[in-house]
Amino acid sequence: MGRGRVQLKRIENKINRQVTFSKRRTGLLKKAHEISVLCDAEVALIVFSPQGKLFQYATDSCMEKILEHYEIYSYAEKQLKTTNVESPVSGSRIFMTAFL
Amino acid sequence: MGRGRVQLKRIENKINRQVTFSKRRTGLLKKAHEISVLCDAEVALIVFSPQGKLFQYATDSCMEKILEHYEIYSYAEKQLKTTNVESPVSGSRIFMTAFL
DNA sequence: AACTATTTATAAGA
DNA sequence: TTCTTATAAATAGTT
Repeated sequence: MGRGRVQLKRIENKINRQVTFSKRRTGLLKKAHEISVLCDAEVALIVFSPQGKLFQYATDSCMEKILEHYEIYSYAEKQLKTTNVESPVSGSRIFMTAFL
Repeated sequence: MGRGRVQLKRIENKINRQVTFSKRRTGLLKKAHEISVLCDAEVALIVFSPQGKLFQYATDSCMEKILEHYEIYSYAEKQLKTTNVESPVSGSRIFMTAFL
């Protein structure tokens, strides 16, 4: 986007890196908001700048709720995999699938 | 982008909403990856489709680490605000600022 | 799933 | 840092 193609590698010049970060951060947060509204999706976006400053977006400004949802989903997914590999007993799989 | 401007509101037609979600999700994950690499930023992106399916991106594939970073940062920020309002004692502010 | 007309994002420059 | 502009990239509507 813009005058010249983007090489997907770290921008070495610090000033350019900061300027690009500032511009793209704005764009990324906007896109996150758009997909959330247009598609009725639940989105959580966390960005730390190289200087350690936090920028964030969360659907309905409810970051913690989405992170909880994520943890529950991930945990359930992990359990499901474990169950499938280590103890393929019929009952447990049905339970975990329902949980997801 | 495309043939017609975007109205920032929920797409009512279910098929269109799903197609748009699929297209924009790809774009959003790509952008998240790009800013992470180009600008050396730490990014965590979590997206749940309206059907409840999870899509995610995390810098260095380390989602949990970034979420921990987020929790620590948020907690510290909250404590800092609380400290300023409720107990403006010199020592604590210096500590919390250093923590951030 | 591909195509393509347009819009949008943004790299470089002022 | 903010504005401008040329161009790349994303994507809405279509096939």
